[in-house]
Amino acid sequence: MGEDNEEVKQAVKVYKALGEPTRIKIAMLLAEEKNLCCSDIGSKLESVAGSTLSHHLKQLTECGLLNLRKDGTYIYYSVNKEMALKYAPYLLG
Amino acid sequence: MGEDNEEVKQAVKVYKALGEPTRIKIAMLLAEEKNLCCSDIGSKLESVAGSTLSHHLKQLTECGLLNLRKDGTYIYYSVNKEMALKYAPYLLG
DNA sequence: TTTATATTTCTAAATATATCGAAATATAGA
DNA sequence: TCTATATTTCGATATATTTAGAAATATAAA
Repeated sequence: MGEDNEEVKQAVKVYKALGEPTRIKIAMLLAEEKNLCCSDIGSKLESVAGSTLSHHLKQLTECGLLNLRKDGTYIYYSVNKEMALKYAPYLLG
Repeated sequence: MGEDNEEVKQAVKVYKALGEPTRIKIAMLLAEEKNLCCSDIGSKLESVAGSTLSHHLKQLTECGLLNLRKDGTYIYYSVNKEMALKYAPYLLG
């Protein structure tokens, strides 16, 4: 094979994001209950620092798996269904 | 959330396996052409040491994404369709 | 404006992963 | 048996990732 094309890079980003216990749990939480904010998610996981959570949410968002909606100080996250269907329907149950 | 159950662990293993450029390329090669052996795969990738390739194939096999069939000195790999459909239909195109 | 809460950025440390070369193991065939 | 080829294991190193605390930024509300 040759150079990594964008297709492959995108898929790697998505799967790398899901290949970590905290992040897949976040994705699964959001697949069953949309529109949770960072701190809602934090309270549903066992002890994760806010900065760590922020970092994880960033990865899940940057690869396209999560959508976000800002509302005041809060940011509400939900799963991007199209992306989940394409790459990881497992998330949708 | 609480402890990681087996379900989650399995999914993390699969996605961790796919979240690396060389490994996803191996999986994609095998999705389009089944029954390639380790050295066949090596010749289709740009310069990867045999020991590295072996390590990658092990991860893809241990998470269940690849099936293998031994034949003499060779080991032929192919994608486990059921697993791909469940976790990463993207692989099947 | 001050205070409180939500989230991010920065920095550093601990842990995990990818990679290779060399040696080891396995099997086929001369 | 000896040789060649395929694959794995081991040991070491370089790179990447996860994590948290502290400081910074953003917004809402008193």
